[in-house]
Amino acid sequence: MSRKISDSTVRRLSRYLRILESWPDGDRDTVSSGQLAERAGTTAAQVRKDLSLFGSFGKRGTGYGTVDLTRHLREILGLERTWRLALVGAGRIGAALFEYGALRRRGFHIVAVFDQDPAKVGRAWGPLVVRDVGTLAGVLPGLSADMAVLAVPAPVAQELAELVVAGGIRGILNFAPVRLRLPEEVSVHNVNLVAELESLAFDLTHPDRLAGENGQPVRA
Amino acid sequence: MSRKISDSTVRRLSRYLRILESWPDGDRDTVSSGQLAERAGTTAAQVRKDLSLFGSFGKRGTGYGTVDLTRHLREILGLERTWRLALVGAGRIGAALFEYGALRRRGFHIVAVFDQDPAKVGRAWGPLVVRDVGTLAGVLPGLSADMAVLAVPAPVAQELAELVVAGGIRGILNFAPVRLRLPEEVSVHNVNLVAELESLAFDLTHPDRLAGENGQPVRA
DNA sequence: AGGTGTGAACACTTTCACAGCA
DNA sequence: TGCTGTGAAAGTGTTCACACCT
Repeated sequence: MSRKISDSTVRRLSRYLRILESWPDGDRDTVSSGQLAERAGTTAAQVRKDLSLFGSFGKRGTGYGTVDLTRHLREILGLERTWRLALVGAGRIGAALFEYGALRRRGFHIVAVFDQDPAKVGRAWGPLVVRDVGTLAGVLPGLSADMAVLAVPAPVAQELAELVVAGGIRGILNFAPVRLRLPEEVSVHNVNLVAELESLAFDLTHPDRLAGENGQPVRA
Repeated sequence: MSRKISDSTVRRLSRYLRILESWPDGDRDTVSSGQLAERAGTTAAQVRKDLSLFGSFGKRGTGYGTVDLTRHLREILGLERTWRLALVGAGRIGAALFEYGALRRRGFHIVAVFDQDPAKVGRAWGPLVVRDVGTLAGVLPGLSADMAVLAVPAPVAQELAELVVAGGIRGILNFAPVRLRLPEEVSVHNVNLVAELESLAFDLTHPDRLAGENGQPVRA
């Protein structure tokens, strides 16, 4: 029972969890795969397959217990704990993330902010003080940070990513439009706004060539 | 010659273009699929397949002319024109996007900003003035906007998306963590930061279950 | 030789369909 | 009856391998 899990499955699990946590009509006792699928924009079979990769959580004829399934999903995704994030880059994107309450609410705590700009270093960000990126590798181990958010210009992204990894980080959310070359034990997820807009431009330019159905991206 | 094109292909085309436009070592006359692949983190065969879906741009024994290929890619992606964006939501994320110079540089022009908050409406954003979302459907047609960026709280995203579509928009970049239900001729791409962090949490929780490579084989 | 373009093989993902249990 | 769990089938995307051109 240790099959490889695809990225799209993980994304859907995250979506199922969000649906359960913000279920519109009151407190349901149980949900069926069909009901979840309808809200998630997928099929009942897909929901069952996804869940069955991690165990048998449902009752035949009834569905899944909502409380039970919610707990299982949180456990599967690794959300039964909090995650400590180091934010690298105190620019606009960094600021937007820092003030995005949903992160903290969902267990992702920003525990340090770093920047290259001497004008920003030393400034207070909420309860934190912006540190110099030069101190990254030295300071990181003491923070017990689990992940880093890289919100820096493309030309310095690779270099800073390496520092972050040297500091012990194994998970990176990268906003710079470059492919980071890192040891394979480091997990990197990319968010590339220009690429998203370019995909949109493609779609609008070739309305006939749209492959998938509407509602689901991909990826980042 | 009008096969459906997968999302991953489009994303790679965008990546090839970025690589060509910021080629590190001087001006190459030609590139081979292998050289592009190496930088894009894919295989030579994949590069050739992707490109061959749109024509035969290469010369056997030589490779692809860089200038030529760059132009073709821009044309394929629909970037030989500028795209007019309506920004809906003048919060932190909206602000970050508004000041993200790369967008304009790549031909995506924000031509209007809307918000729900009366305190924000009327304020100047660069050369623009923040408008009330109530005026969306009325004002949009006159803007000849092509796409909308939805950077609003989840509870109002669906409603505003519908207004935007009513205003004639056919492409939406959605930052709200909800699946928008819209007519299928509308193309929606989602950016969900919490979902990305949750995927990262999954990866770190199950280091054994990482399926595909997300970055690239070891190096650096 | 060097490198493209592409059918065929392969791998992965989603959907189908149904046995089995509450 | 209703709905799960899951092998098998169908569908998609990626890699291989080689004919072909320069």
